[in-house]
Amino acid sequence: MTVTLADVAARAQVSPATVSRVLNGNYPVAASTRERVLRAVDDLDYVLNGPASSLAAATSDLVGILVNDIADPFFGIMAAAIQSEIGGPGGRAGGERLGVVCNTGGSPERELTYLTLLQRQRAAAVVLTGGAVEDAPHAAAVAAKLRKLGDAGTQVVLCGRPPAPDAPEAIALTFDNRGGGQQLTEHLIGLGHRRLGYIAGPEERTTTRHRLEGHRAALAAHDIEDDPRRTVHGRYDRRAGYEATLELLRRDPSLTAVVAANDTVALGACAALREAGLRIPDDVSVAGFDDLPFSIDAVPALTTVRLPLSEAGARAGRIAMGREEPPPGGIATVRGELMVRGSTGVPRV
Amino acid sequence: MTVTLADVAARAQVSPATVSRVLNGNYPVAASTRERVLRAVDDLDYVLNGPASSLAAATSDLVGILVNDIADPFFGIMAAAIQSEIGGPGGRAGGERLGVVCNTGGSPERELTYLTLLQRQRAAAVVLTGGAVEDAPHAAAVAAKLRKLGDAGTQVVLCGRPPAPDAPEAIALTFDNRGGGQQLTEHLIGLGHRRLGYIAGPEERTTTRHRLEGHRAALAAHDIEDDPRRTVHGRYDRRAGYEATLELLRRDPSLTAVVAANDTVALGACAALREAGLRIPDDVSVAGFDDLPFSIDAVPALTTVRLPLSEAGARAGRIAMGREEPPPGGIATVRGELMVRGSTGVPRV
DNA sequence: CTGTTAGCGCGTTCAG
DNA sequence: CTGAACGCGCTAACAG
Repeated sequence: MTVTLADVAARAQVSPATVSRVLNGNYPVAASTRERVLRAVDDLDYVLNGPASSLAAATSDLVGILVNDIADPFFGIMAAAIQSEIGGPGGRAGGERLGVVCNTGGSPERELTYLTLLQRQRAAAVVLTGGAVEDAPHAAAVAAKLRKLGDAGTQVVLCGRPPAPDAPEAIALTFDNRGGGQQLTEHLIGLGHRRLGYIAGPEERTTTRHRLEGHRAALAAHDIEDDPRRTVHGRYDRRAGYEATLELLRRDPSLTAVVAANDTVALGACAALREAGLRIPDDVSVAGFDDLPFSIDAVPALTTVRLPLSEAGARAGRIAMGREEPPPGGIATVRGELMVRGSTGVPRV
Repeated sequence: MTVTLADVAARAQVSPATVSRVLNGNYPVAASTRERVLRAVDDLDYVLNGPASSLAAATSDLVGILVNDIADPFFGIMAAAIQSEIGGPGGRAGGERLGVVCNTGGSPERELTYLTLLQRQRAAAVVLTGGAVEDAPHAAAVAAKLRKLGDAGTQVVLCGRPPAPDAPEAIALTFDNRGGGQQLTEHLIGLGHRRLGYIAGPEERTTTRHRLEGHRAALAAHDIEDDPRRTVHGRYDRRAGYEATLELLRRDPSLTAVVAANDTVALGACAALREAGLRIPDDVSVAGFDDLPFSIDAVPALTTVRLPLSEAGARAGRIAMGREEPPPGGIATVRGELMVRGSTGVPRV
């Protein structure tokens, strides 16, 4: 029923081995023979059997990309960049690699499941994006998996995620969330703000912690008390931003600025402030993080920290493919850039 | 080096076949035996070899999800919903399926490449999302691929894409883009608008064409001339919306409404109007399509057509997994819902 | 319920 | 540069 390598070989009047060689392009084959084989492939509409080929070669053309939330452009942009470097020639068997993105939904279990699935498939490489969950047992489980993947020859790259000390073979491209958070809050303090609310992401996430640490460092540097009542945790979505802002306002109506964990959350914060009859930035300044495409369209445009998501993703993809030298020590820090726009201004008097 | 099924069998003192049976859970196995096998699996830290298993079983646990733009939440939301129905038990081999999303970037070649790669992997199912490119040769090539996939036992589902007449085995969940577009423009006409600009998506895309057809149908129903100068094509991103709006304004400064191909484009349109000193909706009304999460945060909130992306995706996922009956005739139309919000109002006098 | 026996389709030695 | 032979690790009959 289904046409196999042998069928192609028969039609091209060569041995199966030769067909395999032209398909993989790893061995010298006479031009005329190659020609004949390729024609046979075309005539028969032959498609290589991936599993068989992976079994024999003990490696596959699959490259996994793990994201926390595929509906969030933050991950979408990185995933697109990574995948763009993975597709195209370079793999075995006709030269196309299959870059696939897996959505963990931020769930530790699903993260491990996907890692196992990818291990089962003997993936050529795996790229993990975004913040990690800090729960110790889970972190250890992930590190163990990464080590095993590495041992099995799978290249592991972390993109926008802190290095995993227990899995040293994983190359890490880390975002400087701490520095970015600090810059942002410094900017607000510089404008004169002293009562700043902070909407943090989910607890137990590295991204959340680092951004918050940056914020606190800035406060500390300017002798501003870090009132715990001015920090609220929530998910990385607009609704969390909306509700957290209402809560912050309830706790302290005299706030003059709200710093959000990311741009999406900031959007929710803006909505809440508007509904409360507060003007941005006249009454309350708002700042986000990431500089996603829609941030510039907010009204007023969002002050935020731009992260080079595309560039970092592309680099991670290239490293995963072995087409770029890993950074020295296997770790590189990618900095953000403060984008000052209309949503922040001097505090009301 | 790497531990195989045989190693597990030896340790559990059973035959390899038995190990396979407990792992796949397809055959009855005595509880005590199963216990012993599972312990051995655990002790040895055994992970099934996917390629080997797929080769022997002539099918894999891979399910492909094709999207046009993974950085666009429109696709992200659908992909997340599809993937959520795919993961989890149900497949062979320990019961986890690997749902993977592939980003075509809207490129016909990459679409075909991914389809071939998925065919090569003997994917269990493939879900294609979003509008199709209408170029005839390409459409034929895709249809041919889909037919071949179907013949090879791969379940093919179209989600948010029109049916492919040449590939009848593909189940289609289609969005009523035409009806939605018509509703939207009817709403504007009902408010009193007569000079409406339309920012269409890329040409040769089914989504673009259907939405535009709906718009035109509404105009025709109210005897409003369809001036071709009032329609501009562009990509599905904010920049295209921004530039197209400037162009529309240049061609006809007396426009009272702008209908955009989708919400992202509408956001760009809003930005352009604001910069031109025009108020929304007092001077110009704006409408989008899709009702993505950020649309409600636009200022003013965007009037748009809500598409049940999550629901449709989940359903597509279930159908792909054989867990839900396909619609009669293999085709179902999913309607949108008009969401009237602040960005549309009566035209200025 | 369990063991035995054959392949699944291809990559890769080794000769020639 | 090309062919022959072997085995990758697992599943699917077939017996028992």
